[in-house]
Amino acid sequence: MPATIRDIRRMTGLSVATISKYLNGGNVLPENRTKLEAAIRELHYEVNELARGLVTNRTRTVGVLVYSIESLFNGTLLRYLGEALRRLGYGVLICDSCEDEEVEAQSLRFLVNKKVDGIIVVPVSHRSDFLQPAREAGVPVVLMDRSLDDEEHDCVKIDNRMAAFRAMRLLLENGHRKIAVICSACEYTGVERCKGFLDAMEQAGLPVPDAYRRCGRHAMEYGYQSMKELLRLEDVPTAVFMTNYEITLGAVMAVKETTYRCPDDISMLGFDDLILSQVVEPKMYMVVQPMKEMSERAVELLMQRIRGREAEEPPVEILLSTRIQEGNSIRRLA
Amino acid sequence: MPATIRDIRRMTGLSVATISKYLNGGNVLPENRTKLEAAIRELHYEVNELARGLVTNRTRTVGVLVYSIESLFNGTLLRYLGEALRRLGYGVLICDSCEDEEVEAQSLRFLVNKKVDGIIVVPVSHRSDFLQPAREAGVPVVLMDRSLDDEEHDCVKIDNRMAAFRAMRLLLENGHRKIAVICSACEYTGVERCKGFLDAMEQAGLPVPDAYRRCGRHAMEYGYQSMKELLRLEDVPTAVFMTNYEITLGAVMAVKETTYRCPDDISMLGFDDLILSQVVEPKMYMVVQPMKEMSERAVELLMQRIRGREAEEPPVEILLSTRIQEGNSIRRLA
DNA sequence: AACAAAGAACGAAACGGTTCGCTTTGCACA
DNA sequence: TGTGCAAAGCGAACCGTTTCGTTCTTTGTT
Repeated sequence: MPATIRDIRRMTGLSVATISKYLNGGNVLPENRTKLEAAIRELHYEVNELARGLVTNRTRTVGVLVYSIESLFNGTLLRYLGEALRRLGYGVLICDSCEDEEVEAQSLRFLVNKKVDGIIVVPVSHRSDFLQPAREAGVPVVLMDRSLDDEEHDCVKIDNRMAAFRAMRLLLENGHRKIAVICSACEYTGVERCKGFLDAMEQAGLPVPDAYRRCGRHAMEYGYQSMKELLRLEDVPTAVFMTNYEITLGAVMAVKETTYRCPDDISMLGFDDLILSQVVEPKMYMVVQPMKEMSERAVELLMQRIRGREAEEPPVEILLSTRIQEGNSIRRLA
Repeated sequence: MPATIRDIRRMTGLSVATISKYLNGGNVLPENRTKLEAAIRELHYEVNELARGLVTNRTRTVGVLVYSIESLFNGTLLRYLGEALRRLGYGVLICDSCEDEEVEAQSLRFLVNKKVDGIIVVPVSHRSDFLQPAREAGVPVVLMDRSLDDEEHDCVKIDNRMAAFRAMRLLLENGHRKIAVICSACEYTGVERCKGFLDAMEQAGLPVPDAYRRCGRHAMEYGYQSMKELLRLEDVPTAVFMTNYEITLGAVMAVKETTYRCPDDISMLGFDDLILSQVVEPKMYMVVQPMKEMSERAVELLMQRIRGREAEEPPVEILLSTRIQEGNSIRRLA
């Protein structure tokens, strides 16, 4: 049974109110301060956050809910978010949606029940219904990376469509015409990036055969399979654009197992520069998202909502720009 | 401002005590039950877990603290743990130690403050000091994957040394003599597995040149670099044993970039079968840990401690056995 | 019909803090 | 020496639950 404020009262003779004041940074007489410090040390006193939260309705804790804890992208995001939040003195409470809308809704309620001061979500659901409990409880929510159907939320992300469009220019400028895409069809970012790909191809007046358009799961296996199949086509593309990290990783491995060589036989442009490009030969051209900045901006935005900024103010959408990590994976065609 | 029990009292005319009883599964008259259900629905009432926790000192929440949220191994563990805990009706609170002992200690205190009922830790620290706050608060702790210096804790893991030793037999039985190891030197599992490697070599009466013993960081880059260097040696080993997932991944990529072919020129035996082996050619021989079982046993053990089993009972160490995932990455030597 | 026993409902006291409004203290100044 | 004022301290109410001991109601028994 841990010590309480009342134990400290017994030891110091001060009133509960004064002790509480001290604990929250208020002024007390130097003499009392030393008494308090001694008592706290001696009793190993620590504030009971449950009790404090009960009356203040604040916990100095924010929840982060990601669609899958197994995704490396989220892992990296979580690290940056954690660092930023800890720096501000906030505790972090991570929850995993397990790629399941049901679990996501449940986890969100869990976080709201824990009385977190705010929530950052990388959603699995496309609809915003599951956020309802947070809205009702007045807990601010900031989305990251993925939007929801209704745009009525604070959100920090990149302009996926434009990023893909711009990246494609790199392939086009290098003379590529037969370009395939491997993307994930089941989530916001994949769909947007695929649109960007198609925009670029259309603007360049290039047709995209069905066989060049591989839209499937967001998974290493899918990238691997797709790349293998592309290389088995009668008319093999000269370049492939891959729209996320897992798919890129699978595709790279697939190529390495064939007699095709990158960039000589096949050019590659990937997405999300995580550990991969530091390691692989040839160095990959990559669209890289400013993950650290993304995290910091999300935290910043959330903090504004938490302290003060009225919930009525219209939602803010922050679009960050990507950059292209140079590499040797793209060949210049005649 | 969410509805409270008192709002329900106002609406139903029942006493607070009765309502609480109902909420906790107690018996009430059928007539009152329907009244309560209606009121709860209408008011969107949800129990305030803070208030409940304050008086019960239980939260039906367990904390999981991992050394790094970015590690795929931990990601997978977290998913299994989450599933098992949710199944039992427990909320899960994930924390990241960021590979930093300071942050680890702080996060542990955070979890204890949140009054979690128990904590599962994959530690970064080697000493058990940082667990002190949990011990004082009487919060049970179960370690996973890694032990601490003093063995006075419940722990679920594999017998790393033995697993490595057994795995090595596979290489030896296939006639390999010149075997190198790439392992992480800075953490429990890496060290143990390296010992197992050395045991096997010693028992077989084989020397291990320094150049064949690459003990460094637990990172993909390290595996990559090390494998490259091994293949550049004058006397290239015929087989390489890699003691964790990240290192294995890096090593595989390194080989694929050279003219060496696995298993013809170099045999490989890796550790931790995550997505890698489903994707890579040739299929890798892998030591696989029963990660799901590990998670479930850890949860089981924790539950025993949480409900009843006295803290005085001696710590339990559960050693799970590994198995070898067959592949084609090992060549039989004459 | 009287009474015991079981089952529900109840009021009030916790749990461990914060905070409001009031009292006391200490000190500068006239 | 008396006055006024700010700073520090204090008691008590409150946050939203659970739980304990008691009272009320119902049912079954003789």
